[in-house]
Amino acid sequence: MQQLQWTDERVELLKKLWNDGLSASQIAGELGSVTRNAVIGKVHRLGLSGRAKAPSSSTPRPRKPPRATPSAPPRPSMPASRGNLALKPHAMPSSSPDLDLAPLPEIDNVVPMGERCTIMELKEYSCRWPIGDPGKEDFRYCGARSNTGLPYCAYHCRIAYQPVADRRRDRSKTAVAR
DNA sequence: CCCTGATTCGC
DNA sequence: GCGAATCAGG
Repeated sequence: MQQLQWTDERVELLKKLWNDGLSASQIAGELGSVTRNAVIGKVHRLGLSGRAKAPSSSTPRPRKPPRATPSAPPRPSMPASRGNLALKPHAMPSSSPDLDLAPLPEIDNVVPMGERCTIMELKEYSCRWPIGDPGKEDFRYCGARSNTGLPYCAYHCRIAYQPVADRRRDRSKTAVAR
């Protein structure tokens, strides 16, 4: 396993995303395995910062007060949230609050792990069904192959285009099953 | 609180 | 050079 370096590819992607106006944390999420601090640090080192800087906020920071002693740091050794961007239950796009729809079968919420991808990894044929919260670092798209020309894979097409009435009917069917 | 980028500095 | 910790804002 390599030390994770700023390879040319990653730097280029960083530049592109930064110039596209994505936030540092967003970029970090796309790159993976880096924090937004790392992204920001790299951005500055590359000298492509200063993307809209409030002149009033040009704070002449008063130097460093003696930072916490690193001698006996009660560090948990890991910054916690990061690294394992796997298994998250499928977060459905929220429908109208007053809509009382049948919950989708649980197995249907499972997206093949290997298929998920970031926005940068989307191909023309990739399913664009969102997984997780946009804006969060672990946000992904389904990414499964869709040969139908539709923006979703076969399964998510079923969800996306299933008439509301059908889902209502499904609900009553299961709820009143007695 | 959440988030943003900016800065400093130990490594 | 890298990035965590920290800061200053929105």
